[in-house]
Amino acid sequence: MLLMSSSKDGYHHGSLASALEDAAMQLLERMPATEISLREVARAANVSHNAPYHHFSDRRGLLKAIAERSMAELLEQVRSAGADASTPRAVLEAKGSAYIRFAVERSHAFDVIHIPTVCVPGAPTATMAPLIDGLEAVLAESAGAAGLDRPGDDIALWGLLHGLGTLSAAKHFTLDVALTAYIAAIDRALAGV
Amino acid sequence: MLLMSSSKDGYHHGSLASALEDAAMQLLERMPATEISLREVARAANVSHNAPYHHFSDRRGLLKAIAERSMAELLEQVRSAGADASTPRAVLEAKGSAYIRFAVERSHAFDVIHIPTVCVPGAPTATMAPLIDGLEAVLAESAGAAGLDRPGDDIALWGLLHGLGTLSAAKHFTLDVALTAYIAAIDRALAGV
DNA sequence: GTTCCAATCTGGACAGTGTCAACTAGGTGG
DNA sequence: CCACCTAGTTGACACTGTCCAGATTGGAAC
Repeated sequence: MLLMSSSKDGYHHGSLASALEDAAMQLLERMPATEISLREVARAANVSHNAPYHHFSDRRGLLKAIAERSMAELLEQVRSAGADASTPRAVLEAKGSAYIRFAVERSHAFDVIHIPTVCVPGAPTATMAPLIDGLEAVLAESAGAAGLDRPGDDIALWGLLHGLGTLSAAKHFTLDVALTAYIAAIDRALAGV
Repeated sequence: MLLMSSSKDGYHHGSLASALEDAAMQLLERMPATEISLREVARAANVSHNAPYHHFSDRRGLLKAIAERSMAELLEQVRSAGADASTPRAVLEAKGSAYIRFAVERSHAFDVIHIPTVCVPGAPTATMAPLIDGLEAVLAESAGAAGLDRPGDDIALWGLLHGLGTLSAAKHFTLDVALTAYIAAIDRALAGV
């Protein structure tokens, strides 16, 4: 067979795994991950309610996969942000803003990354681990370049971004307020450098 | 009747609502709120699977109630923390540490407060609203007293605590690391004051 | 004290879910 | 050609949230 994944509606789908992930990611735009039903995803992909079990161990398996996808997207957003910035501080502001923005605008995708029953605490997937490391590294590197290089600075930065993003996504304040508070905090932290 | 809520196993329970909340809070110690089943709570309270509907509109109703309880406990922890501290800065450190500690040690209780489908975004319960306001106020007041009184400082503090607590609860780093990073961040923020 | 009511609790029913088991279609290697 | 494996199927089971109709009660009105 020349094209194994192009069959339109044959008995063998060819790439059901990614098709299911696609469908789940689309559902994730409209509802939180905890409410996504495996059968609903299967329906959206036009397969029987049991087909997913040949590609994912169980419901959590699928959620894990879309958590990895979401994390990859977040990392990509943060990585690419600030590419046109001229100073290390502008880069830091841009990357942090991208993090917060992602948390608010893609809140369900952001949340699924941190569901403890999905991404098992302290034992990340082989795919997830480097993504987390990458995110930590990119934040720490930007912070360090801007002068926030004391021990704990990287952790505090991550915490600040994560908290502002989460609280803003929960509508405790608007995205603008969060972004402004972030910039102000950077301002304060760098005042003494 | 002299004691209306002391009936051991009568047909009428007397205070089923709070008994159900008690049971739910207990389950919350061992599993996240999203996995708590209404029937399981009813079973734990020794009533039929339908009894809860006479006290809560639906599953979300019960979750809302335990979210309010959790928030009240968090507020109490933060309020009472630092009572023996001598300087405004020590108070700020104590209250912030209490917030982070609650997020880690009572992670499910902490999480249920912020489930968007439970505590409807922007439209908090009549019971929840003053609790949120109280928490914001107590944090802002402590921050202000310690010298963090510029616009955005209170928001940033809340975000920092929330993020460090959440990430630490998700085992991205330990509680000690989070607390240390928090103290260091306060240190940095107050250096220029 | 009897009667009646509204609140409370019970059981049964229904659709929907996750998951297991058994079955079938279709391509692959011998 | 046949045996086999993978990816899909239907069927079943226990569980869930929620609606409905009935049973039980405590207390209020008379």
